[in-house]
Formats: sequence, C-alpha cells, structure tokens
Amino acid sequence: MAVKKKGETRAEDAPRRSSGDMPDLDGRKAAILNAIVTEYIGTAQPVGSQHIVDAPGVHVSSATVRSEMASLEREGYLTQPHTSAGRIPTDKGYRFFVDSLEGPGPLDPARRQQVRTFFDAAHGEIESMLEQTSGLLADLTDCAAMVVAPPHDAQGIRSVQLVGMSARTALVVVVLADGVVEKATLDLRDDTDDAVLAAAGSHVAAHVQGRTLTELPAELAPTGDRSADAVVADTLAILSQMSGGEARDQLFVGGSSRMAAAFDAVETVRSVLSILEQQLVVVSLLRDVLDRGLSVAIGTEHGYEPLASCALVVMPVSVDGEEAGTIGLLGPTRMNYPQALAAARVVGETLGQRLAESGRR
Amino acid sequence: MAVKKKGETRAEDAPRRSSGDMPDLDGRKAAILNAIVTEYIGTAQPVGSQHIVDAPGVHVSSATVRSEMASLEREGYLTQPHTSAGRIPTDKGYRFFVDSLEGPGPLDPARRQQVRTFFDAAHGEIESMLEQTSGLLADLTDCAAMVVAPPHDAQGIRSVQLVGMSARTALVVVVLADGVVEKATLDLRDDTDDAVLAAAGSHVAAHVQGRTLTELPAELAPTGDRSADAVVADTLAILSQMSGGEARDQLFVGGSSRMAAAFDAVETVRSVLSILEQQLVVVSLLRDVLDRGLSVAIGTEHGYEPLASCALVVMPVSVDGEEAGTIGLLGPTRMNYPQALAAARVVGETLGQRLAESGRR
DNA sequence: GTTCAGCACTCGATAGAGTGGAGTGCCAGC
DNA sequence: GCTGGCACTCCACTCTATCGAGTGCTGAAC
Repeated sequence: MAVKKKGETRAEDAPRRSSGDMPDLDGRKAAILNAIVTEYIGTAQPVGSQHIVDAPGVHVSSATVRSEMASLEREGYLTQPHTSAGRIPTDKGYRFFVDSLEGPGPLDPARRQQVRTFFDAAHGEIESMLEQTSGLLADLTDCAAMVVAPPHDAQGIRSVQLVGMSARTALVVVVLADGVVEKATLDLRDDTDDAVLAAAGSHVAAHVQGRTLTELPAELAPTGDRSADAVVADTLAILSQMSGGEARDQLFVGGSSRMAAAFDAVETVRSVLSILEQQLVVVSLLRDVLDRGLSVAIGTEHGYEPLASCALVVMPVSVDGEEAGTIGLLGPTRMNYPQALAAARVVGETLGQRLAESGRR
Repeated sequence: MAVKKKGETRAEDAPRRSSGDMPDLDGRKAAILNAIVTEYIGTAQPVGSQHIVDAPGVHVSSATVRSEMASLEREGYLTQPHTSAGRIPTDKGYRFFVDSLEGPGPLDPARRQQVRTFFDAAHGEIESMLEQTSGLLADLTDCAAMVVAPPHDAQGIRSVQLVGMSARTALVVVVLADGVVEKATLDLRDDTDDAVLAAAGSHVAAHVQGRTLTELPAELAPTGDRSADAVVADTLAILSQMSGGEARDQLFVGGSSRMAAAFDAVETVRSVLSILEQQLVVVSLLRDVLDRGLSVAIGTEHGYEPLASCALVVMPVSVDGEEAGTIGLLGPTRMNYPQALAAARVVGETLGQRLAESGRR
C-alpha cells in the first residue's frame, strides 16, 4: 500500500509554489515548457516545435524551439512518444507548469456564475448539498469530483437520544451542531425497558450537550439505577467511537462517468473507476496529499500506483478558519490545472461560507 | 422522457415466463436459438453454424443449422453484423432465451457460498449493509448492481424528536422501526425556545408512535400553548412528506466500474455511467420495470433510450411477505442472464430474511 | 555564441492490394 | 427433409507504398 500514513510529511519531495525551490529554467525554456503543457492539455496531441513559436515569451524560430525542447527532454520535463513526433509533458513537466501558476487564478465568468447560481439555489440537508456540490464540481471541470464532509470531531453535540429497537438493542441517535445526525446500534447487556433507556439517554444528554465528540467525559456520576448506569457507560463508549478515523468520514463522489473518456485504455478506466468506489481509499488518499502540503498531486506523486496516470487536485474547505472537509478533483495528468484549481478554490470558499452560515446559531 | 409513470402497466407488452404466450418456435429452432445466445454470451463473438451442431437439442448438420438460422433471422431473433459472418441475437432473441429459462435456476456452489459468507459476516447499520450488498451483487455477476432500500411508508415510527438548531430552525429526527433515522429541517414561524420545542416534540411523538408514516393523523389536539401548536402542525406536515415518492427512496449502486469493459464504444460507457449517477432515474426505471411485471428488461423494453444496449434484471426483496426494496442488475444485453437471475434471486431472498430478522422486535 | 534557414531523415498514420479463412446461401442427391 | 458439396462473400490481417509532421544537425548570419 503506497498511500502514506498521516503525518509522514516529507518536505524535500513536496514542491510548493514558493519561488525559492523552483528548479532553474531560464525564462524562455519555462515559456516553451508552459506553452507545450497548455497546448497539450487542450489538444491531447503531441506538440511540435512549430505550434508554439507564437506563444507568449517564446517568439524564436522553430529551430531554436527544437533545440530547447531537446534540452528540456534531456532534463526530464518532456518525452517523445517516438522519434519524429512532437513532445508530451512528463509528470515533472506538469509539476513545473503547476508550480509556475502564480496563485489559483480566477475562474471564468460563466463558471463563476454557475457556482453562484448553484449556491443561491442550494438548500436542504447538508448531505444532499455536498452530494450536489460534487456534481457541480464535475460539471465545472470535467473531472471526477470528491467532497469529504466535515469531520464530526469539532461539532458540538446538540442532542443525544436512546431509542429502544428490540429487547436487547437500542439506537443511539446524536444530533450535531451542523445538522448531521449520527446513529449507532447499542447492544444492551440486559433487557432494558424504555423508561430506563430514556432516563439513561437524558442523563448522558445533560452531561455532553454542547461538548464535542472529542471532549467527552470518561464516566458520569451514577444515576442511582444500576442498569441505567451500565447503559450510560456503553452509550459514552459509542459516542467516543463516533469521532475520528478516516473510516467515518463521509465521501461524495460525482461525475465519475467523465473518467470513461479520459483515458485510452479501457483497463485504466476500469481501475480508476473501481478506486473511486472505494470510499476509504479515496478519503485516505486525499488526507495524505493534504498532509503533505500539496494542492496538486501529479502521476505518482501521491505514491498510489493505480492512479499513476491521474492527477489529483485537493482543496481544504475552511469554515470560520477551521479546516472542515475537503474537495478533490481527479482527472488525467493532462487535466486543465488552472481551471481545476480555480474551480476548486471558488467552490471551496463558497461552500465554506455556506457551511459557516448554516452552522451559526 | 421514456421512463413510464408508476401504475401504467401494460399487460400486452409484458412478456411473462408462462408458457402460454411463448411465440411458437419448434423445438429445434428453439434449441438452436438458445445455443447461439449461450455461445454469444460466453464469447461475445458472432456464432457460426458449425459452432452449435453439437449443442443439446440440435445434432443436425451445419447446413441444416444454417437454414434454420436464416429462418430465425427472417423472424427477427438473430442478425448478422455482415454477410458471411455468424449470427448475433437480437433483443427479441434474448427475450425468447430468457423466457425459455424455466425458473431462475440454481446459483453455482462457489457463488452460493460467497453469499452465505457475506451475510454471515454482515453487521452494522442497514444502510451500510445494503451498500455492501450492491458490491456483493456486482462481484457475483460482473454487472453494475443497484439496491433500493425499503421504503419508509410501511415502517412504524419509533421516535420523533425536535432539536433546535438555530433561533428559527429545528431538526425533526424520526427513528423508524427498521433502524433508519430520517431527518428534515423545520423552519419555525417564530423564535421558539427549546422547552416549547421539546414539548411539541413529545406531543407529536406520543400521538404518532407505532403508526407508520402513511397513517398520520391530520391534526392533533391542542396542547394549550399556541406557539407549540404551530410547531406541532408543521412537524406533522414534515412527517407526512417523509413518506412516499421515488425521490425519497435510497439507492445504492455498486460495481459501476464494470461497465467500462462492457461496451466497445466509449460514449456508451460514459452515458451508461452517467445514468447510474442519477439516483432518481435509476429508481424510477427499476420501479417501472417491476410495475410492468417484468424481471428482465432487454434493450429498449424498458423504453429508456440511453440504455438501449443494456439489459436490466430486477428482483423485488420481500420482508415477511411484504415487498420491501428492490435489487437491480445492469449489464450489456449479452449479459449472463441465468447467472444474473440466480444471483439476484438468492441475494434478494437472503437479504429479505436478514431484514426480517433485524426488523423483528 | 546565439539564432535560424535549410536539409536529410525518421516514423507513425493512412490508404490500397492481396490473401486466408470463417462464414454464408444454394442445390442436387439420398 | 436432411446433408455434403460448392461457389461466393467479406472481414481481418498483412504487406507495401506514400505522405507529412516532426525531428536533429549544420553552416552561415548577426
């Protein structure tokens, strides 16, 4: 398993946008490389020297461009599918291109409007809004889009309730400040009647209300009823299990159908789609990329082999300054990075505001 | 929109397995047709006359088979991609084949064991079990699998609770007998404090507990508090919206990555995948096919153009004799029908039993 | 010492010709 | 009515030729 463990940040292979550690390519080479990437993103065809003589920052003859391209190839930024074909960017080439973008750049007006319209119309439960947001992102970028819901850890508890389901099981229903309702089954040690359950429930509720799932007391004062106390203890244990762990993060994936046309090889399509079906893998992948301080992971940078021909754009969503949830975009390495970054930024920010408004009491 | 409205049952174009309305093909023709379908399902290659001379029920020379094939083609059961190629079944051919299967047939032992192992290990919330069931079905059949959760209508209400979220909104949290927790936002007409909310909540709870979402009273006796009464009325309205409507049916789709290899044309793959992303379309499609009394819809039989090159296997899941939830399998028209039907039946029955056990108090 | 026009060269993509073979339809004979 | 035989069809494949987009290199100009 190549997905890195949390916290294993490696500064040396985590390129940033800071100008300091940018590999030195003189202005013309950089312009040529960026022109090739831009052209290739648009056409998906190998780019010949002739095509970019008029690109901004270039304006030299194709012969000169050729010699620069040969040099860029030696340095590992470009490859040729075969002799006498144009050049294609390598992952390193894309990396340079992405690092060269100064800031995420603006989103084009049409898409900006689309985002505005979407969030103006958005309503209803948080889950369906996040689900729809993944669809919006896919529409905007033509990538598969992922939205990880804010973790529950930081959310205050609004309500805890115990509902008897059968003689030996009850349901713990927790309402959190952001409107998310969590539930878990509680196996009762003894037959417990509804009155005891209700008592235990309100005892727990009284002591945890307002706290977050990570600030739970280890135990509560006895209620005086022995069987209720057992239920209280078990309920507390269940509550503490509700926080934390990538396994509990809710994931919404939209637009995975767009992967069908993104790769030539059917097998690649199949394997990428099957990865998108694995919630846990996707969540830990996003988490990992984010932890390494990247906003874009190209090719094998995320270290996850099956996605070697993909690039991943990751954007944290912050609500009132707190990091809450994540946005991800998955496409072929030749995806439109400026557009994807811009869309992710705008949607992320707007979503963050939206969540902040709805969470405010 | 070609998806039929609920209830628009058309008996005349809903072929059944009953022997009465089977189009007359003499035994040999039927054997030849079924042999061709079987062969084509296995190889995805046009089937020549030579390949099926040894099939059971045939045993005539290839020349005779050829003349029968020509006849079957005239009658619309087969086509040729081009002259001098073998034959491919038409949708009508598949339909005959499916109608010829007497009963769903047994599932092979390995798969049967896989189902048993799965349900022995299955635990946890109903939603995650259904989600995993869709993955199981996909594994068993190499199709995309759909599981529609049982509708809430018939479920008894275990608990209703009102939780204040902000000054003007509250969350209605309903726990149903099968362990499903539904929620909806309630917009309050006036600022309402938590005590009033709680009072209104328990008033509603007391009067609806045990009833189903479809058996709600139109109004309740006044509580004596005017603002509480308003909340009670609004809560009742919200509860009644929770039942019914395909829009509320929860859908789990698994194994859609398998569609990548199912069709030659990338565009077909893309459009099929994009349909699988549209929950409402899928649910109403399944509902519609079921309402027409079909368990298999081949090609355009379901009337939904974009899935013309697909076949759909539908199986109702019954819990204690009540129809509850649906299983669906989507594959290319050349899917393995016997296997798909057998898997759907076994999984459907086992799932039904499982749900019955967990729902019993 | 860059830059660039010119030139020979490479090699995939495309088209056309030829061939093999899997398949057909038809027919005469049993 | 079934079947072996036969002529025919046409896709799939290979081989060849051609085209052209692209390259690398070189020598002259600035």
